[in-house]
Amino acid sequence: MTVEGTTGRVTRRRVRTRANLLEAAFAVFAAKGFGRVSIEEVCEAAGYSRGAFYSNFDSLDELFFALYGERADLIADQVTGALALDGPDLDVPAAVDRVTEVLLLDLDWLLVKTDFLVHAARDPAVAQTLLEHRERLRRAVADRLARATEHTELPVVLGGAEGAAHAVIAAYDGVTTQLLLDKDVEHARAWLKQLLTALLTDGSDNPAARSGG
Amino acid sequence: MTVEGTTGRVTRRRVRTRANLLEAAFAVFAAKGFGRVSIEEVCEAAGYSRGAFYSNFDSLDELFFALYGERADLIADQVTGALALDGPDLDVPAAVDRVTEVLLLDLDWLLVKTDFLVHAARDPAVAQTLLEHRERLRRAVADRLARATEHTELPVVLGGAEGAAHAVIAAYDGVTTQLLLDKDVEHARAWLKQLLTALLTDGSDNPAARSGG
DNA sequence: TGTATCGGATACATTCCTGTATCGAACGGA
DNA sequence: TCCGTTCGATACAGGAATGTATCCGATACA
Repeated sequence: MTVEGTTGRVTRRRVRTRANLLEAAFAVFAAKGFGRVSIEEVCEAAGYSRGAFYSNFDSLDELFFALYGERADLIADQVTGALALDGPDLDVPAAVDRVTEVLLLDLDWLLVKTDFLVHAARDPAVAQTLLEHRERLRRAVADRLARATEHTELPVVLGGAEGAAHAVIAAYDGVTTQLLLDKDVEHARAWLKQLLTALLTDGSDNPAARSGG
Repeated sequence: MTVEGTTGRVTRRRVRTRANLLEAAFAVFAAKGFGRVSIEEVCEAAGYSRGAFYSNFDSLDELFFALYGERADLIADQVTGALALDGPDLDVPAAVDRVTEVLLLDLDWLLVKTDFLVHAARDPAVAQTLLEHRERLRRAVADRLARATEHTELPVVLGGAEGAAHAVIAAYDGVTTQLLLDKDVEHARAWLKQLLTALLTDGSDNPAARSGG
């Protein structure tokens, strides 16, 4: 990988290889954890030799970075989409359902994302990328909440739409941690819904709570 | 390391070296991340050779496991202590303050703990240990809350003391994630307090909220 | 103080992984 | 179809980390 200055032929095979490497890497990272994966393993899983790898990436870190960016954008799009479905009035339970569905869809993604967090926690540049992704999610939630409070009631005492959006992210992160340990996706979804509705409604119109998880 | 069957001499030097290795390992893990640390690095940081290491542990994983258990017990004790200070009536703000202080005391510990989470997410046996530690924390919180609701008001609609305790843990995890990225301990503390009071009080007597974070 | 045992240092063989340099084949354009 | 370019495979050398075997100094106990 590296230069792009020399216009370069269209390279169709190249994009396929790169995509295959990324996909295989995702699977391997999810299974073994980034810290325990070698370049060779990724290549083997993708059915290529190391030559292919070095032709597309400079290091495993660079691949990991690209991989994260790709998938993170995807998720952000999905969340934005899930939030856009409502009309101007926010149907909190419905929106919570849809968002929860998206955020806790793929356990493998949560594994890789947590690896990336660990990575980011020690590299400010990487942290910046992750913070930007989180900011993007937060914005989508905050905007939606702000737009809703013009018509519906205001959510909580956490500091308006911005604070509530922060709380949503925190709840997501918290539930993710538990989910990584017990691997019970359905339970995590229910629990996240419960947390979010508790945070986003004023305690007056909460549905009966199930036992927390 | 390994066998303990042959009574063995009292070994005073041994406990010291072991402790030194654990302490050095903690620092190195925090700085570089478990996945990027070699046995040699730990030994060098502790001022020993690899012979000392292999005499005390079978693998880096085993050391990591021991390290986590040691520190986790310490934290659990501190939290339990912080919760025991009140009388039978729970002074929520005061208790939240004390617990928050303990939980978000040491950034290095959060780093290592997250490494351990990543580890646990792929090894059920390790996950079990981590779940037990979390359960211990949860119990301490739940018991305290339960004892309080006899005298004070009941907290929320999350499912009684048990559910509320789950929510406390989730909030802790959520704030931790953010803290690992922005490294702003003071902000994290304030934000965690805000989240916890929002979760543990009925929205009626909340103090004015600062901007979330 | 003497002695048997223990703990840690040193040296070694081995394995695994990385990165580069080179080559043949696939590809895209005319 | 032909040709120049690009992509990926193969071979190689170097480095790093692991685990073990052996040895000597330290330590506990009589």
